[in-house]
Amino acid sequence: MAGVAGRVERRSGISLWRQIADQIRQAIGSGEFDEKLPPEMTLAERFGVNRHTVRGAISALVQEGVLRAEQGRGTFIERKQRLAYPIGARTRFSEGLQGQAKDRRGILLAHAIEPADQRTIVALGLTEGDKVVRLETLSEADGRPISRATSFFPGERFPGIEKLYAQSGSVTTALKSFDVVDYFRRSTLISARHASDADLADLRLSPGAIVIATVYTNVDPDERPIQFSETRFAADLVELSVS
Amino acid sequence: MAGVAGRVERRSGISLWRQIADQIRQAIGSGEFDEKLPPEMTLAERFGVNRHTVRGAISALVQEGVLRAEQGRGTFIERKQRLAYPIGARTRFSEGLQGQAKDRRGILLAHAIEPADQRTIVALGLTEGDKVVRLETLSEADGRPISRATSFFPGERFPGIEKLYAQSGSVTTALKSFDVVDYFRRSTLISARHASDADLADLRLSPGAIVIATVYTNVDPDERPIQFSETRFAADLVELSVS
DNA sequence: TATGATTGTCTATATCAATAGACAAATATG
DNA sequence: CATATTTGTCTATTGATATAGACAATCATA
Repeated sequence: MAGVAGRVERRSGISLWRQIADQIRQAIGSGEFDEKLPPEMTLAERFGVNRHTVRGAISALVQEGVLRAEQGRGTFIERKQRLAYPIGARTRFSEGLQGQAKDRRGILLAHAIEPADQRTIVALGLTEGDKVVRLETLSEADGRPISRATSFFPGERFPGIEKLYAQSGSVTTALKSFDVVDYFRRSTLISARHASDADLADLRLSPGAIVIATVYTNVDPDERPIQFSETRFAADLVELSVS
Repeated sequence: MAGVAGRVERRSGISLWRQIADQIRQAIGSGEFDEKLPPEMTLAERFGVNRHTVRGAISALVQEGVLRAEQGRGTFIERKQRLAYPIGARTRFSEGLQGQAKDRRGILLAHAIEPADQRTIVALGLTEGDKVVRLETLSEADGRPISRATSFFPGERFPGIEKLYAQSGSVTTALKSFDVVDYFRRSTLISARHASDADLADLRLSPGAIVIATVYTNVDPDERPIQFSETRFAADLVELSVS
């Protein structure tokens, strides 16, 4: 926004309140406001819409936990900044957010042993019919869900890895039980899209929210693939850092 | 989609036709359909909406150049895949998409000489009051805009860089005239958000589209910062590849 | 304690999005 | 050529978004 009145587009398929919510969220992220939002009437004039439309946007952001409204006082900013999540050859989830969040944990949502699909066969260097362990996991920082991952491990080499993950909440720790003391990230593909229904629910986002998806393969020191995975980050909360 | 009926959410602030358009676009990107979309009636049943709602989604994608509808025959896929854009220590825009696109060019949209803002001062190691050259550029592959960048160069060291860029369409080439024969990317921050109005227009996207933003600093072999930049990629067209 | 500023709630109306059905126009196929 | 399939266009109706105005409730402050 920054003086420049945030513009909104009509009959674009995105309701005005949602466009305004997105712009306010972004403005907060780039440090536009100190601790308090301007009054609803001021925002309404700035966007050229009715006060009630702005209220719609604000109530969505209150739902999201970004804002807190207090009658008579104003609307206050609850959460300002995004977390920076590092990506590189030695990316480990559990070490990623050190210093930025006090409490970090991984939660096992579901697991299955199943035949690998074509993409996983290629990524993990398996052969048709080989089984993989699939883990559906959620990662939280300070009690707030940050990311949602689907991971595949070669079933023959890592039987029962789901139990080890469930106990420790960490892939790195679980792999140690299989004598994998070190591993590397071979490559990462990054894309962005609207969150799926399931991800919306798990990450506690509102419809229309964006996720950053990373697809990657981890290999052991002998270059043998050990994990093929897609992680979806809530784009409002996280940015990736490549160095 | 893939058998799983693509689900849509009502009264979410995103119209159904837009949600469906996003899902179809994504399905195409992941190779769901060969060359032709299923008939409108089939899609309508799959999404649980009226045929006219599907038609709204299709007409948006026709507008975008993703689909082409032919009366009596069906709806055909015009453009299928996303481009993979590599990111790393030696990222150069002009070399990024080699082999994936025949024709690549950078276009100078605007330029200015102005005092550096706080963020740029820090990134480029300047002091308060120093001037920078700002370049607003657009990058096209095979005639289709794929990214939009805002770049800052130290004004004292690179006077007139805008002319050199305008001529060559390449930062790497422009820098050579200043005896910068090699440079490195210090770090990259990646985030995703809804495209701004201006980016929507420049990248020829429809409202609600997502951009992947990369913020980075390039340094010369002596570790002196030479460029601070934000590039916005159309998330429908591009994915980033970190290796 | 009176006043102004601000958020919260209600009612009414207008505009846009989505559904429903019917039929025309173009194409593919037996 | 006759028929089925598929996209294109029209009308009517319902439901969700957005606007408008009025006033209540809460808080800060002079």
